[in-house]
Amino acid sequence: MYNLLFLWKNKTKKGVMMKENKVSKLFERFLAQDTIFKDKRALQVQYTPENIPHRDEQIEQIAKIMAPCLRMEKPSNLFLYGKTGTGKTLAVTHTTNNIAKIAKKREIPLAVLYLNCKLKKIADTEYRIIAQITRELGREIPPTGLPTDEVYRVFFNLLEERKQLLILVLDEIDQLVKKIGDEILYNLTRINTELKNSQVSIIGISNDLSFTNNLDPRVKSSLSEEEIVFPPYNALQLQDILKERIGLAFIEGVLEEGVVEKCAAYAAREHGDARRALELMRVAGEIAQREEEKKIRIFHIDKAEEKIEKEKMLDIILYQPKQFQAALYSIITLHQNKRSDKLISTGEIYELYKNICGKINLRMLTQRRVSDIIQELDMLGIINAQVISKGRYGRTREISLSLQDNLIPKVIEILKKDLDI
DNA sequence: GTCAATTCACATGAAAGAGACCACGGTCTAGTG
DNA sequence: CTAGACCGTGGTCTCTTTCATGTGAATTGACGA
Repeated sequence: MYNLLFLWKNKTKKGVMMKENKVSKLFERFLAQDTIFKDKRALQVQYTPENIPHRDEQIEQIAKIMAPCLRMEKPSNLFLYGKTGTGKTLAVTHTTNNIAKIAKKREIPLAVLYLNCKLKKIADTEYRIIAQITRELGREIPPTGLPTDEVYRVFFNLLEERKQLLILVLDEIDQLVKKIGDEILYNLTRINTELKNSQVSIIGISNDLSFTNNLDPRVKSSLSEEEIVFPPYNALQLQDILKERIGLAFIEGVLEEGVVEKCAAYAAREHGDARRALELMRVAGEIAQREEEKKIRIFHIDKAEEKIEKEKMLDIILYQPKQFQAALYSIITLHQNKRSDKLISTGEIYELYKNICGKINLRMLTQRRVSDIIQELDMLGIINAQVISKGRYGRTREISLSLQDNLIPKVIEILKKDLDI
């Protein structure tokens, strides 16, 4: 896409005829080129494969726990732990899909709802979650305007009149609780005692293993009646997964020797994240294709790794609010000015930030807020901030930039453009 | 030299406000028969 | 008489501000050896 745009910009200057010829040639060449992909979807995140290697045990456990719902008995609430890309979501959707299929065949009134709590604007507050669930059950709820208990009531009545079993899958539930507390979980677990005709069973999925520790004990005990831990994949298991998907995604024989191994090794280094392995493979394939190579070579994996890192970072920065960008800009400026490895303090950043706000006509925030913004930038992995005490000379965050050096000019460019400097 | 008190420069928490968005019900207005 | 415009009230949500409290070690200064 980027290349195309670039081409277009150049050609418009020289004349329309030229442009048409060049571009259409490019497209024709694109079509004539042998593609190395058979079905790219197999490498995408949403893809649900038939076969899930190395997760039989977990799937079986989930299935056993869920099975009672086919007899209209409420299954235990279930809790799944595991790092990102360990197949939690996949295992759950796989089993719930099967259950739903059987339930449909036998005409058992069972509904499975999957909700990712991290999705902004959809399921990241109590109101939105209940509203979303109710919507999925087929009753329209306005996005705002109603009191939360009103939505609860609608949800409650709907369930009661439907007389059905509801399995509620809450993905990334730790994020939710971190943000709005565990009240909603308490309400959801308690709702069973009030429902006469229906039952709700909750499957919580969390990336954070220590997550239940900060839960209200009542919620904790009722929510995690059953727990399953998903261990990270090791490199060999990742290879199996990759091979399986590669067979679907690529035409046979386009992979150079050792590519799979390298890809798996890279992903295994990052706590065995299968999602990452697949992404790496896909991007490597795209790069190879763009370079009009007939094979994916090992160095394509390296390139893909670099590209993913870079684009992720730039994307994050690009979509930050102006205030964040202003704060980041002052951090980068300070970083550049210092040159030596001196660390930057909150006070310095705030001073420069005020300055910049004045220049570009941006509303100035209080130090309290900027302090939070710095912390959030840290969470995003753009900077590295550590609280330290310098004794008599107070207490601050010591901040350093954790962007790769070759990214910095690009970031500055983006920030300047966005902030109009 | 030792030890507790002090002090700095913020960090961190809690609560509340501003402003955007929205639903709902009541009132007003203009068009219709 | 009725449909639609318009308004006020009350709700959520996000981003901020305000006020209050917390923190950890360098420094200070009193004290005793």
